[in-house]
Order: sequence, then C-alpha cells, then structure tokens
Amino acid sequence: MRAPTATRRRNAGATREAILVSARAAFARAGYDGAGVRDIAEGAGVTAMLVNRYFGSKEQLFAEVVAASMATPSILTPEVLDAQNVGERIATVLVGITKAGADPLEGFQIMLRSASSERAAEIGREQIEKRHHKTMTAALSGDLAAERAALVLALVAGFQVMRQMIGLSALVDAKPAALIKLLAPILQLLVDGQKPTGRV
Amino acid sequence: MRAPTATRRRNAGATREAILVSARAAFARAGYDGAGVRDIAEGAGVTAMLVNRYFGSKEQLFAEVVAASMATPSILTPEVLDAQNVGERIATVLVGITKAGADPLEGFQIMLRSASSERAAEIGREQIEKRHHKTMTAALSGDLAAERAALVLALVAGFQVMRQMIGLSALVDAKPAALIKLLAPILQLLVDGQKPTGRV
DNA sequence: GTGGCGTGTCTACGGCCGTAGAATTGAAGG
DNA sequence: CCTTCAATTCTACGGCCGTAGACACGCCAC
Repeated sequence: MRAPTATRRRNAGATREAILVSARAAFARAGYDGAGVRDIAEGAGVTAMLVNRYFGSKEQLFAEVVAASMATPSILTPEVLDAQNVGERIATVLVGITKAGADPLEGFQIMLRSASSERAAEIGREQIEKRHHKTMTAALSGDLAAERAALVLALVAGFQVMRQMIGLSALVDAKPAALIKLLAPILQLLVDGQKPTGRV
Repeated sequence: MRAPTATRRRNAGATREAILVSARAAFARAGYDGAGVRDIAEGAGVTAMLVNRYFGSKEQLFAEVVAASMATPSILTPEVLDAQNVGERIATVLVGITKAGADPLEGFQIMLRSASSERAAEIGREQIEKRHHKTMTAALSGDLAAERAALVLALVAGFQVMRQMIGLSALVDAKPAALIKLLAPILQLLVDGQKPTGRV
C-alpha cells in the first residue's frame, strides 16, 4: 500500500481493487448476465482466473460490487430528506444522470440491468432494502411510509429504465428542466404524504 | 384451418401460433437473453429449427411477439383516459397484476425483462412509442403532454420492475388498496397536468 | 545468491447458445 | 397405390460461458 502505482504488479490489494472497479463498470454497462468474467478481467488487466481466485465466483463478485455501489446512497439519504425541496433535489439528481460518468445512481443502474437474472435480483433486493428503502422509510413520517418510500424508488427506477435502457425518446430528448418540473411535485407528494386525504 | 385440433401435426398455421404463444410466455418469464430457442420450441412441442424456419431468427421472433403483445394496450388507451378517475383506473390495473396469469401488462413485462439486451430494447422502444406513448400523448391535453405520458409509462415500468423483478418487500407485501391510494393521485396528476403552475 | 511462497497465467473441461444444411416424415392428389 | 411436396427433424458447427487444477513467474527474507 506504500506505492501502489510504482509496484502495480504483484500487488494483491491493488489488483483486487482494479477487478472491483472493472466489474462495477462492466455490470453497469451490461448487467449480471451480459458482463463476462473474461471481460471484467481484461478491464482490470488480468486473466479471468484471478477474478474467481479473489472473489470465489462471479456471483460473489457481483454481490460485493452491488454492496459497494450502494454503500454511498448519494441521494435518498436522511439529510437530503430533511430539506424542504426534497422532491426537486431528487429530481435534479435523477435527471442529471447523463452528465460525465459520475456514479450517484450507478448502483441502481447495475441492478436494473441485472434484474433479469433471478439471483442478481435477489442480491440487489437485499441491498436496496437495507441501504435505500429502510433508511428512507425511517426518514419519512406519516402513514404508509414504507409504501411511499418504495414508490419513490419505483419512480426512480422506472425513469432510469425508460430513459437509459429502453431509450424512450420523450425522456431522452426532453429538456431537463421540464422533467424536473414534472418530477419534483410527485416526489414531494410521496415524501410528504398525502395531505388532502391524510388517513388510512 | 378446418380441424386444427384433429390434425394438430402438419399444420403450419397452428404450429406457428403455438410457437408464438410459447415464445410470449418464455420471453415474459426470462427475457430476451434468458429465453432460449430450444426452450421456446419445446414449449410449442416442436424442435428449435422450426422456430428459425418460421421466423427467420430469434430476433425476428421477438419482434413479432412484442408487436403482438403490445397490439392490445389494455390500459392507457384513449377511451380509458377519457374517464374522470383515470389515475385510479390505471393504478388498479397496475396493482392487480398478480392475479391469474392474465396479460394486461405482459408486453411491459417482456420488455422490462429484456431491456438488458440492446437490440431487444430498441425493438421494444419502437413498439412502446408507437402503441403506448404516441396514443397516450395524443389523448393528453396541456403542456408537456409527451413528457407527462412518458412519466406515466416510467411509473408503470418502475412499479413493475420493483415489485415483479426486484421483489421489493414493501411493494410485494403491501395491501393493494394502499398502493392504489398512493398511486392514483400521482397518475391523475400526470394525466391532468399541473394545475397550480400550469405554465412552461 | 538462493530458496520459498504469494501472485498470476495456461490449458482445458462440460455445457449452453443460435443457426445452417441434409435427411426424413406425413398427408394429400393422381 | 404411389408420387409429390410441404412440414418437421437430425446432425453438426463455431462460439462463448463459468470455472477447476496444474504450472510459471517474481519479489522477499535469509
């Protein structure tokens, strides 16, 4: 760990990290089934066998990648939810996805592209519930907090699916400001809970 | 076509239809990449080669299946959108998915499970835009109709992804009535357009 | 300098994929 | 009955997948 750049070879820690980074990018690009172990290894500058030697199997590697990419929830955190214009904040992050290869929602991206695989979906569900839904539910007040939090996640997921994966023209070509304007009140409504009919 | 049941074998039309039915179920279950030509053929009681002989390739078969499953939009049609409680109607259909293997949203299901594949996503995008988004946009009035229609589709997609594919507990275990109560006003808001700030 | 051992690679297996071309079956027309 | 032709199947290819075991390399301590 002293000079990871100089002694790049023969450095277990750095190699492991390189595999994780490559895997994260590959899973975000192609999903669990679409990303091959050989591709991931090549992206890290090693051979496919090292991947399994370090992580046991592709499935375990995926689990670690998902856990890591969900560790920093970026949005949907309690401090963000405490603000007044939560809806607009979430909408802004959601819409601003196309800018430089940042990663605020990379964990979501990975899961949505991997949801076809049953095992990957199960792994992702656990992480989403633990890292996003549970936290968000705790931060919400009022009735049906869990359901409202889940619907916020559903809206985030659906927007990303339709825009990034399906490529729906109306979302791809729309002006960001217009989308934010439409999304913000919906998200805010879910966060605040229903005022007019605030009973179960 | 006189006796399709008696002469089940050696009937090109019936066989083709059987393959389509089997493929539709297989794609809805496993997505484009997950469903194999051999599985589809077995479900239709034939061999894999017939599939390619009748449809040219797996991709062309998929295109035909998607087109067929989107031909009957079930919800999101103009007549439905003309009603007053559109939000509640859409929400009811959306939540009631788990009942008997019906098919109101099977086309969506197929697309969401296939969105990982770039080619399948492209095929689905065209059909969604033609069969759902275009129709819905035309039925909406007010500003940003295309964007609002797209967001309705996104919410439908996200709900289905989170509930059917990821299996988010809060959505799976939630009482249908509660979900409808939360979803209805959101959908209605998108259909009606924003009243308080009705300007661009 | 020279082992030792952790780090990385090579070869290989069994399995599934989509698909092409040849061969075979079955049902209908003379 | 037998020909004929569409409907269907058989065999097979090349390619990619995840992964296991044996082997080679290179840095470090002695």
